[in-house]
Amino acid sequence: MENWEVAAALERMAGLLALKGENDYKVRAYSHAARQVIRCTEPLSKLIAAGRLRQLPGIGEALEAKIEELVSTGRSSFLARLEAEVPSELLALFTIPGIGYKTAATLVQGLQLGNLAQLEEAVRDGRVEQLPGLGPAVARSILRFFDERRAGPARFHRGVAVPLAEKTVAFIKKLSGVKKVEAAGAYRRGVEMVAEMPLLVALDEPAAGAKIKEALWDLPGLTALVPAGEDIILENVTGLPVRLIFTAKAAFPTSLAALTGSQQHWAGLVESARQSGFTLTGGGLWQNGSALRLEDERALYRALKLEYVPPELREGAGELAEAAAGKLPPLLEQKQIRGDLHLHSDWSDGSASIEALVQEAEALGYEYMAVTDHSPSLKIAGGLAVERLLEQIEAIRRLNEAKSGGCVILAGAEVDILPDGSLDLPDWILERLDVVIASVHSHFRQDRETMTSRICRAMEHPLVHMIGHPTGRLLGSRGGYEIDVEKLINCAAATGTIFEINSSPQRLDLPAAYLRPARDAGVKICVNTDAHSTVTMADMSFGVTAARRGRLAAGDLINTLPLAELRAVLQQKRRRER
DNA sequence: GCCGTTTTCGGCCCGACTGTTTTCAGTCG
Repeated sequence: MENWEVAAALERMAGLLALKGENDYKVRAYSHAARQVIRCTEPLSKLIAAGRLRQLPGIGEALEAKIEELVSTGRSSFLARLEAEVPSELLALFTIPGIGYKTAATLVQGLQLGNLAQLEEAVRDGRVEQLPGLGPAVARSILRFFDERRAGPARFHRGVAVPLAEKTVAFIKKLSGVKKVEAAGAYRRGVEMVAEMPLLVALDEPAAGAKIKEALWDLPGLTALVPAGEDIILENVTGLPVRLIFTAKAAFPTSLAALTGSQQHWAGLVESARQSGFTLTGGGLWQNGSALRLEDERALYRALKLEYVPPELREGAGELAEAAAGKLPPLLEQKQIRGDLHLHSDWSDGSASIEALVQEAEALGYEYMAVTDHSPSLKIAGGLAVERLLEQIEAIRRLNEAKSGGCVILAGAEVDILPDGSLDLPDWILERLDVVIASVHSHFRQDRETMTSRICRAMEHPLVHMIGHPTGRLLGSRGGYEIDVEKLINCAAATGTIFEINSSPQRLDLPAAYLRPARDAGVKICVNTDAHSTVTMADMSFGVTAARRGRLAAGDLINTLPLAELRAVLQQKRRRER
C-alpha cells in the first residue's frame, strides 16, 4: 500500500473512533499520523524496512503496528473491526459545518444512529435539539446538509480521485485477459468533485471477466466487491467507489467517448455522426451496417472531421462547433509552468526547509519559486513576525548567492487581509519582497458587501501583487465567503492585481467558471500550489487541469513567463502607482 | 495514542468565535 492510501486508512480510523466517542486526543493522534504520512517524502515501506517508522513525529508503538500491517498486506484488521462496529456512512457527519469530533459522537451515541436516514428523521422531529449541548443552529446545519445531499451524492475531490484512478488502472492493466483500461466519466473531464470513478475495461474475450473478478481481491485497499448488473463496483479505503465497466476491444474508443461524456457533448457527437452519414453508439461507429475500425478515440474525432477535443472541454459549451471549424482554444500544459509562487516553509507552518523546497522545485524543472510564509496574526500557522521575515529575506538572499544557477528563490509573504481590508504587515517590509500574496484567513462570515470591499481594499494596495484563494471555498466542506466575484474581477482588472488558482485539490480557487471572465476582463492568473511540504508541490497538476477547464492558455498566466518577464510583470503594478 | 530540559503521568499548536449556556465547550483555521 502506498503512503496516500495509508493516510486515507488512518483518517478513516480517526473518524470511526470519533464516532464511537473515543478520547479526543486518541482520535487526533490518528488524524495527526495521517498528516505525517502524507507529508513523508519517502515510501513507508522503505522506512519500515530500515526500522525508521517510529522516527516520524506522532508514530508510536500502536500506530507503527497498524501502519506496518497496512503497508505489507493492504488491509487492517483494526479498521475492519471499526467498520463492523460503526456504520461508515456516518463519516459524512464530519463534512457538516459546525460538527467536529465531539458533536458527531454526541449525535451518534445520543441517538443510537445506525445510518444517516435515522439522523434525518431525528433532526426533523426535533430530537437533535434536545441533546445536551446542541441547539437549533446545529439542527439547521444538519438540515442544510441533507438538502444539499439530495442534490447529489457524496463527492470526492481529485486529491483522492487521481491517485486512486492511477493506481487502480495500473493494477487492472496487469491482469491477464485485460487489453485496455482507462478512467472515464466526469473524472476524465477533470471535474473537481466526483461521486464515482468509472473505469472502462476491454477484455480479449468476454469470459475473462470471471477470472478478473478473482484477481481483484489482491487489489490493496479493497474493502468490498459488489456486482452491479454487468459492472463490478470496487469499494475501498478512500470511500470513493470504482465502477468497472466492460467492453470489447473494438468498441473501446466509442465506449470511452460515451462514458467520458458530458451527456451534451456525447449527444453532439452522435448528431454530428448522423449528419455525416454514420451511426454512432457506445458500441461503435457504423456506416452501411458495418462498423468502422477505430484505433483510438482520436480516430473517432478524425472520422467525424472534428479536431480532437480534450476531455476538459467536453462540456457542451460550443466546443464541437469550434472543433468542426478547427478553432478549439489552445490550452495550458503542465510543462509550460516555470515556477510556483505560493509555498510555505518550516519558518511558518510548512514541513520542509527552504533548501528542501528549492531542491524539489529544481526536480520539477522550475526556473523560480517563491517562499510565501504566513504573516504574524495567523498564530496557529506560526505567522512570521517582522524581524523573522527580515531574517528570512536575508537567508533567501544568501541561498541564492550560494547556488550556482538552477532555481531562483523569490522572497515573498502570504499576508493576511485583516477584517477592515488593511494588511497584516507594514508597507516598508512589503516593499522588500519580490512577491506579495494577500489572503483572507479570518472573519469568514462577514456579509457580502463587507467582504467584497475588504478584498477590494487589499487589491487597491500598491504593494499587493496577488490575491490567494480568492473565494475561500473548501470543496466538500465549506462554500466560499459571501462575495461579489464579478466586482472582485473588475477591481483586479482596474488595479492590475493577479488572481491565484490555488491548486490544492480541496480549493481549486479561483474556480474554473470564473477564469474565462477574469481573463476576458484583462486579469492575469497565476497557478500556485500553496504547498506546505515538498510532496504537495506536485499538486500543480490539479491547478493546471482547472486552468484547462477554464479554457486558459499559457499566455493567460504569469508563471509561464521566464524570470525576467515575470519580474517585470510584478514590478508593473508598483510602478503604475508611482 | 504520543510524548518528555515540567520525563512514565498528565498534558496535548493557539486564540477567536459561536452557540450554547449562565460561565463555557466545541469548532475552526
